[in-house]
Order: sequence, then structure tokens, then C-alpha cells
Amino acid sequence: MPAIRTARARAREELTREIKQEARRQLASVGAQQLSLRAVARELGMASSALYRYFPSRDELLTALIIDAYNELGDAADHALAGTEQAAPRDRWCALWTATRDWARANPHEFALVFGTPVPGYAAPRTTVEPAARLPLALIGVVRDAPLRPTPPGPPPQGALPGQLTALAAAFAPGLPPHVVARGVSAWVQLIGLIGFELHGHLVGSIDPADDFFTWTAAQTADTLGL
Amino acid sequence: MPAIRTARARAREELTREIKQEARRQLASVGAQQLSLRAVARELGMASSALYRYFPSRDELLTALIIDAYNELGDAADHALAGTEQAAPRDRWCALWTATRDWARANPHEFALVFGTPVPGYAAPRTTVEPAARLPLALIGVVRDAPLRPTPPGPPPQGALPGQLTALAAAFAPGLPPHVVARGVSAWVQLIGLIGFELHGHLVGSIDPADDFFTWTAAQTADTLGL
DNA sequence: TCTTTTCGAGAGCACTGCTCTCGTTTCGAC
DNA sequence: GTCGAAACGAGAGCAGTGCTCTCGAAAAGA
Repeated sequence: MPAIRTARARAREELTREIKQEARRQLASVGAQQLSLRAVARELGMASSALYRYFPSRDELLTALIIDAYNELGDAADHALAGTEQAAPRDRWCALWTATRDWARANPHEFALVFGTPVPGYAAPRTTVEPAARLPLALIGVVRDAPLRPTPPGPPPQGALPGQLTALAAAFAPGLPPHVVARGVSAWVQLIGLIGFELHGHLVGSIDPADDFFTWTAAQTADTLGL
Repeated sequence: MPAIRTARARAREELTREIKQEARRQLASVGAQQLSLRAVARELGMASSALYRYFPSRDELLTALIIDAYNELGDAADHALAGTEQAAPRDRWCALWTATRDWARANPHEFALVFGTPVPGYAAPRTTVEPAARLPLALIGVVRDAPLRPTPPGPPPQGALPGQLTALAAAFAPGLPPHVVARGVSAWVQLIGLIGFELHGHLVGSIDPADDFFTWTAAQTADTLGL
């Protein structure tokens, strides 16, 4: 069935791709907030109502763009890893940080789409979690495969946290001590939080430009992880 | 002049307040994205066009709400500080963290408004920077006034970073070593980034609920600062 | 060949932010 | 007290939005 496709199916696939492509263009230039279905249709020379044959709603189109963005970010991470195959784990860690920031600065609206304020009433469908996990998994992989220096223990996890950390470790990095997992999540929050701060202008007037602070933070997190 | 005001000026002040109040109500219930000038006017029983006598545009109304939100957050921080006047600096630090998270969870749309994705083409006017600085200044104050344990030096700041850090220290916390300032900014990014992650559902399925991870992060940042 | 499904287009609905105009009300100077 | 200027509220209207419904044409499968 998938080998030979009808002309209609091929046309549908192609048009779906074209719609997404044009939507991405608009997303990059005006942001998700201003992305207009009618404008996409206008640019493609079709009636706006025809667009609904391909995407049942604006949110559905945005979801497709979210998945694309996650995958692009994941590709950037994989590419950074592939380029540092032989490097020290610490350098691979920093390469992942730099690649993430570079991608975010090149695609600020895409970054905001996936890590920014979600549309109210919008719940990310299951299909997004796998591409969303690619970058965090890449970061975890570097830590998991590296010989870690011993680090000071730090504050002990309390309450439900130890269980959450061991569950996380069991799922993605068996054998990693809980306090390292906690610092890994911390680093993940820092990575995205810092890029968000920079992109949204919350560092203007203090740490601006943020290049050197970013590399310092990458090194700092590598230190606390024992990389 | 401000002692005796004309009836018109008083009416204007009151209506301005009422508009902002109703807008806040809508902001809290549907978010900034869905905040509608017409709905505000409708709720107030006035024509939508009349609203433009008080706020020249929707963005201007949002700016007023942003300032309100920053000030409420600043009030929450001040209140937390006032309630821990005699406590150890480390506990005051953690109290500020908790107060910030509590406020954010109680007012998620307000949090998103100030720390989330900014409206495209919107540049925060100067009037917002002073209320925006209240929480960071409260955090800095705790660190500045505390006797700090010596901490391991960590990675050395490079490039433009040392200058930015000393400038920041000179402006807000004279005498604070640069590496402590850097960790302070890091903690600030973590605080807001972590709350954003929690609020926007990026921790669902991994660290969820985030209560204990949050207190652990607060303690962890206090440790690295030497509190 | 005939029926069923798919498709594109157009009209239309209920919204939105914002502008302009038009009477009315209020204020301040004379 | 009077009168001109400023401020005000309401209404109509513009250009735009997401989305629905209907209708005729085209393609697909029996």
C-alpha cells in the first residue's frame, strides 16, 4: 500500500508539507501568536477553508510545528555529539549546551513555541514527548557514559524526591547516583532557563551579552556533575 | 494640586482602576493571550471604544498589568523577608524561594505574563524595570548581608564576564566576590526557570510533583553561595 | 459505469483591536 | 455667570481572525 500511492494521496502529502513549510516561515517571522491560518492559505493561493482539510485546527498545525521544532533541536544536539565523538565528556557536555543555545538564537520563535508559555487550554499530545525527550536524553547520555569525579554530596533529597530520582535514573541512566540525577535536572532547568532569559530580554542591562556567562554556566554545571 | 481633585479626575482615576481590576480578573481566568478589551468593556457596561480614553492600546493595558504583577511579587518577597527577620540567612533565602513559587502557583498567568514569552514587537518600557528588580534585589540583599562560608572557586569567568560581574556587584552588592555574583545570577535563573518548567508542564512525568525538588534546589543554591 | 469519498471555494458567523465621528458633559479662564 | 476648549461615552465601521456549512467538481473504488 505505501509503495504505490494514488495521485490524490501524493498530492495530499505534498500539500500538507507545503502548508507546514509556509506556516514555519510565518512562525519564524512573526511568532506563534501572530501565526494566521488565513495568511498561510493566502500565501499558498488557496481558500482558508481548504486548509481545514489538512489540519483540523490552528492548534493542530502548531502541534505539527512543535514536533518539527523539537526534532530540529534534537538534530542539532545529535550533530553536536557526532562532531565531538572523541572529545572528553566535559567538552561534549559543553558542546551540547552551545548547540542548544545556537539553535535557540537562530530560531527564537521555535524555542518560545516549545519552551515558552503554552497556549491556554492546550495540552501537548503524546506524540510530542518522544521528540521532546531527544535533547535531555542526549545530555543524560553524556553524563551516563562518562567517568564521574566524586563530588561533595550536597543537600540530601527529602520527601518524594529520592523516589522520583531513582525512578528517573532507572528509566534513563541506570546506576547514576540520585544526587547526580538531581543535579542533572538542575542543569537542564538552567540550560533552558538561561536561554529563555537571554532571548526574552531578562538579562538586558545586567549580563549582556550573555555569551561568556553561558559558557561559564555550562562549565559550572559540568563541575557539579563531576564531568 | 493632588490634594483637591476635580470630579472628573477622580472619576478617571476610579475608572482606570476598575478597568485594570477587571482586566486582572480576566487575565487570571483566561490568560494574557485571550484577554479581550471588548470583554473588559462589556463586563464594565461600557462601549469598547470608551476604553481607549484610558488605555491607548491593549499593550498599554498589559503593561499596567505587568507592573502590577511585578509589584505583587515584590510584595510577596518583602512579606517573606519581614516574616523571617530573625532567621538565619539560609532560611531567609529559602523563604524567598518558597514565597516566589507560592505566588507563581497562585497566579500562573501573571507569572507567565512577566517571565513567559513576551508579546512579539513588545518592548518593556522603562517603568517596568524598577518593580521588576524588587525580587532579585531582595535575593541579593540576603546574600549581601550574610556571612558567607568560603566555597570552592569553580570555573573562572572569562571574556567579558568578569567585567559584567564586578559592575553588577558594584551596583547592587559592593564587596561581593565576582564568583558569588555569578552563582547568584545562576540561582536567579534556576528559580524562575524551575517555576516556569513546573507551571508549563515540562516536569510532568519526571519530577512531579515538584515540591521537594524545589526545596532541594533552594538548598543547593544556598550551599553554592555559601549561605 | 456508477456510487462513494475527497476536495476546493465561497459565504457566513461571531469574534477581535482599533479608528472616527458625533453629541454631551465638565473644566477653567475671563 | 458665560463661553470656548478639552474630555468623555456611544455607535458605526474597518480590517482582520478561527472556524463552519454548503455546494459543485474531481478522483477512487466497486
